Amino acid sequence: MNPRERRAARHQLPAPEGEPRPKPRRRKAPITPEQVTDTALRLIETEGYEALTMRRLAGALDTGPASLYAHVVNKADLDELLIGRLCTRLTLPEPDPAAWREQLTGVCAQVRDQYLKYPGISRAALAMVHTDLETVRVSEGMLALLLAGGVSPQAAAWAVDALLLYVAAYCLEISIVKQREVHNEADWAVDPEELRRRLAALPAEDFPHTTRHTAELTAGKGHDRFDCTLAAMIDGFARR
Amino acid sequence: MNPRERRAARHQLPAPEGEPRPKPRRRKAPITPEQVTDTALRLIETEGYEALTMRRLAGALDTGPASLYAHVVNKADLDELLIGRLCTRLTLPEPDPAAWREQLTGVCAQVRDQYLKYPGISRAALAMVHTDLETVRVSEGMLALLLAGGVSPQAAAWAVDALLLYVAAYCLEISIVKQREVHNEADWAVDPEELRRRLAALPAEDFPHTTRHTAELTAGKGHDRFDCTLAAMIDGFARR
DNA sequence: TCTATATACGAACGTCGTTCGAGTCAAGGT
DNA sequence: ACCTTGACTCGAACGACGTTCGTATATAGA
Repeated sequence: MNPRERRAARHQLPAPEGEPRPKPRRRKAPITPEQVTDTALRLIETEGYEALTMRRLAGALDTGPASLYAHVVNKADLDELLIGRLCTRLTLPEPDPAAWREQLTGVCAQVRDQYLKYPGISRAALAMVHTDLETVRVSEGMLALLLAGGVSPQAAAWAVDALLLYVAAYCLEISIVKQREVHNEADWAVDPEELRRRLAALPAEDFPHTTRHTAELTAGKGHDRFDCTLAAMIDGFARR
Repeated sequence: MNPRERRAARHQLPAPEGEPRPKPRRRKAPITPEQVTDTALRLIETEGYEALTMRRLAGALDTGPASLYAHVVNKADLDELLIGRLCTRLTLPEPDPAAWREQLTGVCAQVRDQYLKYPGISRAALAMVHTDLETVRVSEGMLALLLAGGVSPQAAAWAVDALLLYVAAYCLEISIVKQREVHNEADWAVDPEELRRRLAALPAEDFPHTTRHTAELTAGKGHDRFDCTLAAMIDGFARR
């Protein structure tokens, strides 16, 4: 099957589930699309998304870059496959109207952890078309939770979009900072302590609030900032 | 002055404002950093951020790519300059405790319009270090509005971060979709009508909520979705 | 056994960000 | 009037990138 057709199938049909695949057959060591996505994820996990190159990926599979194009339309297509794979791993709870908020934040935390496990991959998520079957499965699950919580359909629909956007952006930012620490390109990297120092060094007459609340601006261990923002967003959407 | 020094100055000192610059002097047609950023913005405005290439930018300035590196450290540095430039154009209102919400959404709308005017540039914004003087000026202004609204300092600090993240992600998504329409790479582009059709075509037993609320999921003319999300976020942060 | 088809892959194309090094100018001290 | 100094210009090149072409190969069905 053509990779173009494969991609179309992911976006159109809900997996016809026909007869089992006719077994791969190749010259020496067959390459399956699963192998491609798996090694791509392993590459991202250890070296970051910006290290995911058609050439490096091909090298990890002991072949040349041209071989990948038998299994993947594009690099964009590969990105879609990877995000779809990540979505597969999310467990979407059966909506419980008494605990829908916790369930929803739990799903978002799962997404966050997947994104952070593969640093920088959320950039691909932001660039994706939202009709991939695996991703609409996630949207469906989040939508169900919001509706179970009594949120109006319009607010719920927009809330799903906003939450996913925020999670992706949050993870992308974190990954970029972490990546800079690795490369440590001189004055580009900024650890929180250095950040606090810089903000505190600003002239108080021009930046009164920033200098006064330096502590709050740089506060938050772990995912405090994430948790607070998510709670605020869900609260905000719940009351409209 | 070295471009590295220039960048450091943007992040450290609040513009010492010494004697006026000693006037440029060059062989034929001097290139100023302002010219670089201006033509870069013009390029993005007409062809999109992905068309911003050191080579194309140099070509627009009638020179070779090497010449740019006398004014700019990096492409990342160029990105910072561009975002800084955009921040300059934002007008930050004097906080009015009676209208702080409208003022805050107004600032966010300004950011949004600047991002959308230069399609794809928000990608650079997401990757930036947040100590550039122009960007902390914006944060300071937004922080002032939230504090004037009685929001607690901690919530206000995180709200600024969340709002800027969301605006950037929202604009990036829109720009990507628009860019796909231009390239119109076959089945990659998806207009809202096609999106609705695809969602409606999903099997109702697997995606009950998605198929039932297709209208809400694809609704929203103009920036309805943006406005609603911003209002929800501000509401959510205001009550904690 | 023969043919069609899907896959494998070396080689190449064009583009990208960035660096090197030789060259060119103008200002300031002497 | 000369020379040093420092900033700027820019042709050429490097290595890496995504992608395509053409050909080789191995299996599935005839």
